[in-house]
Amino acid sequence: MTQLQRRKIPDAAIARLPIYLQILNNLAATNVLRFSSDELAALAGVNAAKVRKDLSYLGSYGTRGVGYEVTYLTHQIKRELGLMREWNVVVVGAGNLGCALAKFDGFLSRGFPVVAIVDNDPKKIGRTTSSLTVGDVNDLKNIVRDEKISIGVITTSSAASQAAADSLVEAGITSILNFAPVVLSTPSSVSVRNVDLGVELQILSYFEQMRLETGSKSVNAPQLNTAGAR
Amino acid sequence: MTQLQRRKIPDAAIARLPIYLQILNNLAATNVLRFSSDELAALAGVNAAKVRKDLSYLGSYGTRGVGYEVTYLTHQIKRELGLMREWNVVVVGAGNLGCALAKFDGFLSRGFPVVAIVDNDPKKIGRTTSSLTVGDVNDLKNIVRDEKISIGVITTSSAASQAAADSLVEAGITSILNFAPVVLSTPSSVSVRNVDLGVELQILSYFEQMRLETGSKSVNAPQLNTAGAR
DNA sequence: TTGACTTAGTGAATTAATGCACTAAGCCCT
DNA sequence: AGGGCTTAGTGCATTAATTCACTAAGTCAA
Repeated sequence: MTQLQRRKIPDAAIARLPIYLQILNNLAATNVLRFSSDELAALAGVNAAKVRKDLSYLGSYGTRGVGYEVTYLTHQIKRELGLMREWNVVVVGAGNLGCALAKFDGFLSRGFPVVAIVDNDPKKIGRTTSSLTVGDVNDLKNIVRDEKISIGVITTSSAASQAAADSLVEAGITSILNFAPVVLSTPSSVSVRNVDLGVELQILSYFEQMRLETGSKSVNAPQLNTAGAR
Repeated sequence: MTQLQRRKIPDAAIARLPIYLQILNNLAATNVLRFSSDELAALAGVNAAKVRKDLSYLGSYGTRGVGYEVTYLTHQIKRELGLMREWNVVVVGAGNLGCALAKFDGFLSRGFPVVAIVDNDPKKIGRTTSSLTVGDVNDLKNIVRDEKISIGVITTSSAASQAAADSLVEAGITSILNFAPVVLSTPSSVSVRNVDLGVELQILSYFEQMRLETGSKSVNAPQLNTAGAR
């Protein structure tokens, strides 16, 4: 959780920028040109002061008395998040989830084309899924170099996930999105984000349980935190 | 972000309990009987004081000088998270992702069996995927009642996601896991957690970008926060 | 041009989360 | 039985995040 130069943007704010961006895309799609912090706050479900503070980390891009321009602010957020370019993705693990993600629109449409998928199972290597042929995880180093891949997505079994991470690190990848319910061990120079569906459900279950115990109502799950390994 | 009675456990701690639980399962699988807060902290990649504090919210279940018992603590965490029972799940949206999740081991194995999958597309309704027949989203109310469903998972397109959420709420569901990159509007009595893969990638891209700008090293993504709508 | 109104930007207070460092307990060895 | 060792539990200082409430700038109408 450290940076060197450039404005230091709080982690919590960085995690919200993609959400603002997505809302701005919707606004643009409906031909909205301007918006106020109040409006964006309502759409994002957060406090207006938080919106203004978050956006102020990017610079002073609003106009007092008026608001923010959709296209201009979109540009600024994308610049800050490094979204002025595409980042190629490799999926490690060609199971159900891996193949579904390889086909998943959401990746490409947000600027993260899945350009390769690999597995360690000889039975899967060579198969084709959504215009990609499953490669051998042992070739990862070459694939990453040849395809100019920046991000690795791990969709292997839990048992295989650490080996997958090791292969990615070995191949020079420094950003990993991990779907396996495992706390990966990686060099501190590698960014790892975990998406553990079980964790999400268990958090929901906590609040569901609470509802039953307290006789419903007034119990509400926070939206924040997919919580804290590493 | 509110509760009524019972120990109030900080949100950040609740989000970590499932991770501890998963590690305890691994320990049990390797016949480990006891562990110290230091050991769990190392496995979870967090501070040991944080582990002790988190566990202390459950009660005083450790033994000084000794540590915690794996089975006993597992039981306590499960009790707290409401995992002493199963919670039935319905998937709304029988696309690639929805079908992959319906087959996904991780749900059942963590106590969240997917007992139904529905869609609004007549072409998909009636198809069979992994022993489930795709139902009609309009029958959701009956399905939820008959199958005793507690949790809804939205894997529709962005465009259809709000309608899906409305259907779930209408059917009496109070816990929603949303994969669509949309900030859903729901009554405050409903818990929503968002898993937006695009957001995750964009956060990674921020740090990847930072590495390029600062000449690599010493930049590290935080693990926390899948960030804050609602 | 002036004055009413809107809204971004931000200092400062508040609240939440973290992590240090100490205290309290229990084990084990002699 | 006692002393040393280990480790849970926790008060307190620190840090991070949030929110309030004010200030600074701009628009617009008359």
